[in-house]
Amino acid sequence: MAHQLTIGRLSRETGCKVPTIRYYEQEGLIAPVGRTAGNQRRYGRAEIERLRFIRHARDLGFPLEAVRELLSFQDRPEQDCAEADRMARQHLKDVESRLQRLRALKAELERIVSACEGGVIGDCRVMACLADHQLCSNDRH
Amino acid sequence: MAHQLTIGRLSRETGCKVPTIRYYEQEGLIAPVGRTAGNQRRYGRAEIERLRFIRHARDLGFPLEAVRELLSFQDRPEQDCAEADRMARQHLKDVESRLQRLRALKAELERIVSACEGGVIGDCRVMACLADHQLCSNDRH
DNA sequence: CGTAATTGCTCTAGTTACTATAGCTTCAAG
DNA sequence: CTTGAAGCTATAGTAACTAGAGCAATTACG
Repeated sequence: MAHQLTIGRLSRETGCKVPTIRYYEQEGLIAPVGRTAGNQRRYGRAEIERLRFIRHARDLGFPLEAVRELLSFQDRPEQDCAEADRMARQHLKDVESRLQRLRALKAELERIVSACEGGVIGDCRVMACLADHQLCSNDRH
Repeated sequence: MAHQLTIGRLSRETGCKVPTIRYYEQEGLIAPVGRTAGNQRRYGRAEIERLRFIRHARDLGFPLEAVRELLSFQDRPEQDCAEADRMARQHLKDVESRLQRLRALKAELERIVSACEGGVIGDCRVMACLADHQLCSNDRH
């Protein structure tokens, strides 16, 4: 009895929306499963695990292509894990650089926002900063 | 002599790629400009300013819709700047929450990566963590 | 002035990772 | 047996561009 869950049930178990599950099937991240006589998909435990893996990796920000690769590692457990580890490290680097950029952005937005003293658009420091990068990065005082 | 720059020149002045400029025109962020007899666009100083404004706002992470709105403020300089200020503040909040999420993500990736001790996929902590969220968030020690 | 290289034009399609809609069929409950 | 929920396929839409095809205009050089 390998297949007992409907797609809706699988969706609730994994937190993946129904159309997303079908999308993953279409993209080859999960294999097509058995169907009922009426053409409805039926899933088993294995699919729950696989979808949870996908979802967790996606939550961590791995792009689908990377998830696909990680899944292919999972299918060959005797293989060396160096590549999986390398991918995680690379992804960590990406996240770190996004973090840096986001911190800089936050700082600039804070400068812009703190410059506003009310009034009309023509005199607004927020609008002036948006118009000219120099104005807010060279903010003296 | 309002129009003297080709689209390529404008691109170099502003850092916006040529197709992006045309895209912005299509989206109504910049008005259609005059053309030569041979149907080529010619730009003036005003367009440089406008594109720089757009680019800076985009660099700061404002979505195009927000940029569109900010531009409409710019076109009415006698208006109160409260709304522009509110948008910048809202955006700052968004950035802050993205930062938080990204920091949590980084922490989890660091845990995952530090767990790898080499070996094969079947025993790999990285893969195990990806498969099961519990494994890495309850990481004791 | 002729020609070749560069730049420009429009239009269409592709990117990422889904989400939404339409129109239909199947399933489970009462 | 009927009704309402859930499932099916296929298509299109989202954000913000980017890439490519195929052609026209412009500019630089000899």
